[in-house]
Amino acid sequence: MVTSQQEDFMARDKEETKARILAAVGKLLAESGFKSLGVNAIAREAGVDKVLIYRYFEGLPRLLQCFAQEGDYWPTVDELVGDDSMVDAKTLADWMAYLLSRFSDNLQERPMTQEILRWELLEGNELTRELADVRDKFALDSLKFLETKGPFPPDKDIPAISAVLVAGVVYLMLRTKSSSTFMGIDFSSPDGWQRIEAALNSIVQLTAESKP
Amino acid sequence: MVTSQQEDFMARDKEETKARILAAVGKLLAESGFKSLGVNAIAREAGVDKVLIYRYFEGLPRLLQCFAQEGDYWPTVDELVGDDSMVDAKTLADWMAYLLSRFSDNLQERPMTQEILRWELLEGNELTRELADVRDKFALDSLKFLETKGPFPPDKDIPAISAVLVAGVVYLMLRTKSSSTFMGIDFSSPDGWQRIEAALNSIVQLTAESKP
DNA sequence: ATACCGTGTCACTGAGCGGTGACTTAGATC
DNA sequence: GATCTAAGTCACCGCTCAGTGACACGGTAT
Repeated sequence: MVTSQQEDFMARDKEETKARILAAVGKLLAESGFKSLGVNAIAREAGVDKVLIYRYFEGLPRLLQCFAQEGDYWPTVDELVGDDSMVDAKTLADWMAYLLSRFSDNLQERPMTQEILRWELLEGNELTRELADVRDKFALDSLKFLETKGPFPPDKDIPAISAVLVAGVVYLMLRTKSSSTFMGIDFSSPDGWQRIEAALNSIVQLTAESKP
Repeated sequence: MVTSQQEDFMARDKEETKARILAAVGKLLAESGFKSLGVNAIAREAGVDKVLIYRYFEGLPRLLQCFAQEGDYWPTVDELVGDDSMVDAKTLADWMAYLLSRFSDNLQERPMTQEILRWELLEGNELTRELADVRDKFALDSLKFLETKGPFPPDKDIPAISAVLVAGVVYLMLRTKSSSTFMGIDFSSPDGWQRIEAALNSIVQLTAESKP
């Protein structure tokens, strides 16, 4: 039994219900994509009456906003790099290649993040705008991190180059779910991805190196 | 008055109706995206009863298939290059940069194609699979075209490099509709795109050149 | 016990969707 | 002119959706 504090949770647990609803959003997002992410589906998945979504979150938009503030849909730079000292990378180019590779692996294992990225491509809403900030913060962190590993050569626009390469990785990643080839490269076999990774490596090495 | 051939169009013009339906598909696709592309919406846009869609095309899937076979949603290499002899490009890298730039411009002016690319990212269906072939054919043509302009250096995987860069361009292009920044670069101003184009140029020049 | 209020349940509306059957109209053929 | 058929119209079904109002339950305070 709950002691009667002035303002707190009852036995029919409001906070737990809210948590279940938020969890249902994440699960549906990862499994079925954002297309089927409606009030009915969420309530069904959470085993909860949909009216509670309106009561506790006053509708889908605010619910998604809440979800955006809670979930971890994006890695931090530290998480991506892991143990700094274990990485055998000397130059700026080495670090760029390493980060790209880790980013690719990380994204592959985040179906929810993939789904959010797809979502962003189609519409701007509360959730996507919220997350755009987080993502750009991550991007700036990454660039700052890179700059500690080797100063950016002044004759190269490292941020723009990074943007193109990251964009490429993201797009290829998002494609592979529904389509297995792109420009004649087969992404259903690990071979295709190895070619991409090798291409990224050579691009970075040749492009980010300060001119000899 | 229509002469009475053995089998042909009546005054209440079946062929014209079919054409109007197909046109409506294109218009809706370009303007409102594929989300709102339903039987009702198409019929409404075409000013036609939806039952005719079922009669003439036996449903949405076949209608889309028909549409895929008619529309020009993708440029040919010739269209992209324009007049061969007017281009001031000498090396393979020059040509790659030129093609990428033209491709980017061309895609920018094809909202329908952009929409189809978004579509492909979300689901595989009759239309998208149909178009995947066309696109890969275009990609192979482009690579073949490039190879006539300069042999691929054996130590570089030109197709894979091209795939990454094209993927990057496509992704950035698709993003700009709903979100204006990516990795700290602002795509609402022409400045952002200029940085990207410059980055592509330097990447291509440094990467595709045969090693000196 | 009773009244109260937070929590959860149920039933419903109105709208839009894909899809279908029955009807009307226009034109060609006889 | 009567008839037949293709082209187009209309009304409807069953479903899912977002959103809402009315009600049932269960602790708490009085």
